[in-house]
Amino acid sequence: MLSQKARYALHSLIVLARHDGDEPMLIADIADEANAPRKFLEQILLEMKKRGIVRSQRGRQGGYLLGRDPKDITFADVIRVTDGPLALAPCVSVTAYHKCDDCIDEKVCALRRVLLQARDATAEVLERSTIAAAAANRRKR
Amino acid sequence: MLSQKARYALHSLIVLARHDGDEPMLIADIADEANAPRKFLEQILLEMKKRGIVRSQRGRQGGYLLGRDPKDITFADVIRVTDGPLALAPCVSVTAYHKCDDCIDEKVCALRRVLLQARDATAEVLERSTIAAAAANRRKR
DNA sequence: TGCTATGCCGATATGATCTATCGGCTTTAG
DNA sequence: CTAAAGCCGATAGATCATATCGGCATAGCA
Repeated sequence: MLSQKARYALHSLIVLARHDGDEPMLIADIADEANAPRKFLEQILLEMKKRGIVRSQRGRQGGYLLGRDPKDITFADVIRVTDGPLALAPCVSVTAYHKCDDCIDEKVCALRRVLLQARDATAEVLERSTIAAAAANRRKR
Repeated sequence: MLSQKARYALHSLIVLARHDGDEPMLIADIADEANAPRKFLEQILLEMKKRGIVRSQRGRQGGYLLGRDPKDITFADVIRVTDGPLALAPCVSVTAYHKCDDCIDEKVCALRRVLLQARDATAEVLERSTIAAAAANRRKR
């Protein structure tokens, strides 16, 4: 499961992507539209800023903007920031590899092959899904 | 990420699958081979027993056995018992669907389509991977 | 120049979840 | 009837998730 944080992050980015114009958007307004608590979202946006996914303007008339073209922001990018690796075990993570605590010998691990396949399958989907595409996908009535 | 519990569960089942004979295997021996704490594993095995994945023999000469052919026990089965749904959000879970807490209108949710694809991709892998196959996959030197 | 809107940032709070461990009960083979 | 084994409820400590608070830093604008 994704954390609530990840869902807020993804929703916020979609809100930003749909927001017209070059003027930054207030945290409070993003929070409103993304249905997220303002202060919590503040933290989330800050983390995403550090990773270059969004950028900000400080001071009066400030706010947040996307850090790059929404076509170049993937679900995988966002989830890695908020929730960490996509992989089901540290030993099959591409971005944050380390040995599993209980692992005796990785070369003999009977789980590794399957977990690697699962990671690849998940990553394939999340890396080709962009914020731009999600933002474009609107209600059909 | 899988929980430690899930990894212990999977390892234990592989140990059981590799264990010859019809005699049950002691929790202590399984714990030993799966590199898991005995008492913790006891709880895990009990849960898996309730779901029919393993069965047990009580009293003297007792122990644990697989509940069915290891070809019919999938990684997905086990992970659902120990960690819950495979899906990245409750709203795209097949086995435990419910609305996301922050969701305003599911029909308009911009995340849902992607999360559903991710779930399906993960499930495809984990549902076709069996304990039998993992148990057969041994060291090549 | 200084007021005020705004983001930045560290501290704190609360509850849930994860990872166990303990001790006693129940069952059953011999 | 006793010893070996699983069953089961309680508890405990650590970590994580989900926030909230209060004050600092920055920058537009009068």
